[in-house]
Amino acid sequence: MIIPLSSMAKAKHTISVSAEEKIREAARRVFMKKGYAATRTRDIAEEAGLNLALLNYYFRSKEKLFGIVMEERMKQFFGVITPLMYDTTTTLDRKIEMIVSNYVDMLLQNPDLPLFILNEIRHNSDLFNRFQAGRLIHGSHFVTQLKEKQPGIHPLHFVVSILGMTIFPFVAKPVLQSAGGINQQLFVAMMEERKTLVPKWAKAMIKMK
Amino acid sequence: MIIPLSSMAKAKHTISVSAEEKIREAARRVFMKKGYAATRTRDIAEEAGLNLALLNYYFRSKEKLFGIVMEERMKQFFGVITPLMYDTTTTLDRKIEMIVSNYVDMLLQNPDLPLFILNEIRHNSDLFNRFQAGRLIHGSHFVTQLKEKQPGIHPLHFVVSILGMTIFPFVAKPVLQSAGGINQQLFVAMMEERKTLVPKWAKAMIKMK
DNA sequence: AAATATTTTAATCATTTGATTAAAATATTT
DNA sequence: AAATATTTTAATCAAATGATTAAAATATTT
Repeated sequence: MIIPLSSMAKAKHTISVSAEEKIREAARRVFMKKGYAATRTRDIAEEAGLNLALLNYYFRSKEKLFGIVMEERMKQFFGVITPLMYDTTTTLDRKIEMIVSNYVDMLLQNPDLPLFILNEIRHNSDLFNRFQAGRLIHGSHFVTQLKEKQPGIHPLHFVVSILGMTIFPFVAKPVLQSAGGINQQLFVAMMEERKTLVPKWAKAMIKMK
Repeated sequence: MIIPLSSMAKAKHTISVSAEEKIREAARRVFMKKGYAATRTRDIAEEAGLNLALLNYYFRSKEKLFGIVMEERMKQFFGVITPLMYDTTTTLDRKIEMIVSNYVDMLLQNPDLPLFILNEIRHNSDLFNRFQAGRLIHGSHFVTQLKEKQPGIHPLHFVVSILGMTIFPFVAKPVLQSAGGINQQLFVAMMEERKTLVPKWAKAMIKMK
């Protein structure tokens, strides 16, 4: 009995998605919605419309499958900011605009992503350490640019503020909708507005005495 | 057999904490650290140094015990901002200073609180709806004050930005420490700095054309 | 002190859950 | 087409988990 563990060469010519892929996609949806601990492997099998044993046949264990999903999602979450952080051909102002705009666009499509990522990392910080992004912020060109404009303030203050203003609304979305009386349509409209508001504010902050 | 469910009158004169209270405190620590789904009732009993059956004797079920802990923690989390939101005797600028300062102080003592609250609410939004804070933001004096200064911008934009800049660093703490090279001591120092930075930035944002 | 009520414990239940197995079904190679 | 390899399934296992029970221990009242 050969165990594929998601790496066997597929000689399949089927048009439809492979069972392995169906499981990975189902796992992504269920893990993202419920988190690792609250997810049952049976939930994933059911979501994929396949037998439970296939999950272990292709991925060995719940934990290994989760690791694969988690790595994909971390790439998506940090992929928005990483290339821009190290870009040396773009002005600081333009970078800020792009970071905010790219994040809002991506998060409108994946509103559960930040809370999922940040919560799972908190419960297992190895997940993040195993990820490449060891020196994501520290030593980036973005940080250098910030330090030039405001040598007196730690550049991370600005990074945290920009990301906070951009990402936090999605983290707090359920509360905003209940306590703030914001429906889905208004939420989307406000996030679109923030694409121009947040960069404007951020630039002003960086120029401040 | 009488079932107390945390409401029996205590005729006890013992100096030490009651078993019921020990369990509630242990539950708070374990639930906050691991979240509802990952918490085993046995973890709580062990943390409290008491027999597992006592948990069900005093609180009927894991879910009921969690509900009690959750309500306490939501009061703490939203209690920082609620009174200030409705205060009509304080200037907008002063309110902003106090919101940020009070939150930073509280979160330095309870760094896991935001992620715990926001994540559990996401997985069971009834938890928040059952909570009183139905109209926490909408209709508050704080919102009125914001609307006066900037009629063109939805006041929630400012609320979200101020809370984002204040709370987000705690939500992203594990990532900041790994990717930003921030140790605990520097983190605390930076949060202290933000007590003056964030209000200064927020005021500038609100005054902007 | 005896009787009664309350608190705590050890043992046990019934389900749930991640994982395995052996066989059946399907595809691929010879 | 036969032989072989791969994929899928139903049945099952062992461990974990929330909860209960009956009895023991302790406190309170009479």
